[in-house]
Amino acid sequence: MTSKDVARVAGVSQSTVSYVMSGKRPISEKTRRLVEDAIEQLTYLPNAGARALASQRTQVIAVAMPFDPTSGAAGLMAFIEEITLAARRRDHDVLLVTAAEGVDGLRRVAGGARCDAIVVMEVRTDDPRARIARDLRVPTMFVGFPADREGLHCIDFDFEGGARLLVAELAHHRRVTVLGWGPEVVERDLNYVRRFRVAAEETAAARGVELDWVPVGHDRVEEQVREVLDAGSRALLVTTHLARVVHAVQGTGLRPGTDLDLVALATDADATAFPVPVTAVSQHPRDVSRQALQRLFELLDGGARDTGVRLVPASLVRRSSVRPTGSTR
Amino acid sequence: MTSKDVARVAGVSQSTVSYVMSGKRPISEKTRRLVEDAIEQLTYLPNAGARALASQRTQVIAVAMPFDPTSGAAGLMAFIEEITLAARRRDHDVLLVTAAEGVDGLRRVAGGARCDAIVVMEVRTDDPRARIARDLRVPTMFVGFPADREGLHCIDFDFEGGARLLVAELAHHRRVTVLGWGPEVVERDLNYVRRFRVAAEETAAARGVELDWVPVGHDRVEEQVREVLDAGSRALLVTTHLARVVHAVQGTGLRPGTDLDLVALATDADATAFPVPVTAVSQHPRDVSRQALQRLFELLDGGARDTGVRLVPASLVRRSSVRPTGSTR
DNA sequence: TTGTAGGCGTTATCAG
DNA sequence: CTGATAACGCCTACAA
Repeated sequence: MTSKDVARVAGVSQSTVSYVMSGKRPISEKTRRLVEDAIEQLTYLPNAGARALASQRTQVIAVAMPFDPTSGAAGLMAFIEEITLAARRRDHDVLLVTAAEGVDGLRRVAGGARCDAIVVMEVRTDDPRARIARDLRVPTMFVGFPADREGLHCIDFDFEGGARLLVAELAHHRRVTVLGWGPEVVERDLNYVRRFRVAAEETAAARGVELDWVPVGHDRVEEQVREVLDAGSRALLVTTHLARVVHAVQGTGLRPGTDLDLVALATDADATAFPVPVTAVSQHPRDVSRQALQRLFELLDGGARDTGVRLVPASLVRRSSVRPTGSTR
Repeated sequence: MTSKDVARVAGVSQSTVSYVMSGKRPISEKTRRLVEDAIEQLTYLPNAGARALASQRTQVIAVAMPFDPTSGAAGLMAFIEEITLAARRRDHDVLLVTAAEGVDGLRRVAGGARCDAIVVMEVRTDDPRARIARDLRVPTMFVGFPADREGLHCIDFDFEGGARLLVAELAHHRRVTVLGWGPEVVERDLNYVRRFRVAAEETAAARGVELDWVPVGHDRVEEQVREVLDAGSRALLVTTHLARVVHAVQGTGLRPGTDLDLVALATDADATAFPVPVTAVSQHPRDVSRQALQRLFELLDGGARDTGVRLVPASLVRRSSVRPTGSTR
């Protein structure tokens, strides 16, 4: 089934079929009908390869996956799903590139004209994929900030803003314990960990709060929560493993919002999955995805010269895991 | 950068370049060198669209995603990653299709020659995508079993076998509580839930065990665990939310492998993420993925006429969450 | 062992 | 407003 068949059935030329589909030139109402009926009747779909060859547009966005996709999988899937949906809205498809392929993967999909643009997920501070991005044939959007972002397009959640909001929420305490990302995450060299921590510590210093930063190991969550609570901490800022932390807290008999204050960096779904819903800042993976694609399409459309970083603003939703201010200190 | 350029630099004809790359005809050592050097020098990559157009092969596998990709995300990511890796090993890429597109998505990617084959994830008992699969232009592999699988290619983990192994492991108890998939999952009409349950109940009946089937709601895991333990249950078979179940158990002061026996359907990573590692049957998402692609490539290669279902066998790994048999009953 | 040339299905330019 | 026709870059008979 080709556009030639459609043309024959409709009794028009092949190029007319093409123009009906693209809308790139005026068509009389009558022939448009003819063509559209033929298309319908034959259930015609244009051949992607041929179209890409002739138009120099693949209608494909490549997505470079994170290195360990199974950790933090729920957030990642939200990300990937939203990218795919946003791409489809603009009649594009999504091609997956594993992180295992590294730099070669990007070169391959860009060089072989397999995509029109690339989204690179989970960018590291020192990321080889960032270094070669400048000489790729296609616009590339980085989710996360590499150290050298000269001439790159980057987008990320505003972890600094999130840190400030969360610390401020607990600033009536003398001491705040941060249950932070564990070594497995830190050693991945994700620069948002540092951004979050620095902003948290600055805010704490400015507000006269003492911050205890406790990296939480994947295999010791419950143990560490207990230690921290035994040591007397009653103000918890959780950046990861929220479900396990909350259950560990409850296991000690203490109740968030009653016996202690707890805030978190967590999706709305996670924050509201407990008897006591948690005051939290969400990373908004879907917003980040949408904006990433929006900027990419702006670049493809030839508008938007703006290179550089963009932040998805942080916002805090108060729920019942924090007592009304004034009840402490 | 085209094969024409390579040909010019190498001083050979364009077709020779093509044949060097495909290996579809003998090439003298000398010209092969010439061509390979030129390819290297120009960092040439063949244009995917042109290749697809000429060869009628896109080198792309489409993957139709599940409806709610964020639930059970870790398993899904393992799945997707393994599919992508397996595809790359055969020089193919992976294209994502959202479940939201439904049947049209499959028609689109198949009809428009956007892929050579399709993998459909999380197939439902009554799945429209299964009904139209027979008239798609490309071979399609279903992960999971639809009710009508006449002429379809399906693959899935052997949930029945898994159920038998798990129940057998607790068969020295008079009563076993199954903390099963909750309504959110059951209503998705995934036929493995029924398969697992029926097999579990058959095995229990055969072994003289009484089975309490408790569907666990996402928002009530801890509560339900407590209820079940309060009611005296000391044999737990967990199919979902393992981490939360284990922590809830520990919260009651009871210890798996000491005060009660606990087995689970869970990945090895999940089963070993606790102080007391859990005796478990894994769904082996990566094995399922690999076999799905292997069969698909067999079909593409023109071999393998076998239509029908294939099961990835279940196996149980004993860890320390079950007391040595004989200590009860 | 290598070269020539036609065709794959679209897009888009040039005429009309 | 519509119709020919030349690319687009690669594959693969067919010749040599």
